Amino acid sequence: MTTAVTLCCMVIEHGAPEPLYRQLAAIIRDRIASGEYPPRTRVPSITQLAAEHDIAEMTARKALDLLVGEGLLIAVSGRGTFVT
Amino acid sequence: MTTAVTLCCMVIEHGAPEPLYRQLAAIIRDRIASGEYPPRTRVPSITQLAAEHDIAEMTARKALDLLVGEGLLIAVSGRGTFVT
DNA sequence: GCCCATTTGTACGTATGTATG
DNA sequence: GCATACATACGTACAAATGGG
Repeated sequence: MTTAVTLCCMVIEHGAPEPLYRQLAAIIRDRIASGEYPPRTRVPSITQLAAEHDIAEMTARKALDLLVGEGLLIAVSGRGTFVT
Repeated sequence: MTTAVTLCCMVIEHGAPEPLYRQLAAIIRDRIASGEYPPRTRVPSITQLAAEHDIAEMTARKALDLLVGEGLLIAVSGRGTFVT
């Protein structure tokens, strides 16, 4: 028996029990784990993340801050945010 | 020879190279280390910290978030923020 | 159970500064 | 100089949890 991993359609839901910034952090965490965002590459900018997921920039920033705090990302002022 | 420890007048300075929220976090960290805020006790609320140090509530909140992330504090919704 | 004050949590808005290319 | 991107800081509103009366 195979294990079906359903990662399709990772969409942020307003009004979900999980807060928006945690939902976004989880999505990015998954993309890092899956190799979609390999080490040393740049993740989308705060502006891009906010636009793509239809959330406020502050909320996108909070998601990245969380992952930076976890050590998964490193933010470099003026350049972007990178996978460790 | 004695070692003089100057912890007097820990005042937050606007315009200092160190950002306000880091200054406040450092002050709280020192008070925990010195025993002024012993384990399991409550630190001042965000509203109190903001008023006492003449900074915005968001800035005080960010300082606490930083220390929560470091594991020095635990925030309990509706009750307060406590020293671990 | 209910109301109220307090406190943290989440989310959005805005402005300015700093760093990079 | 300029565009992009992160950093800091203030402002605001509402939700949720807690505890006291």
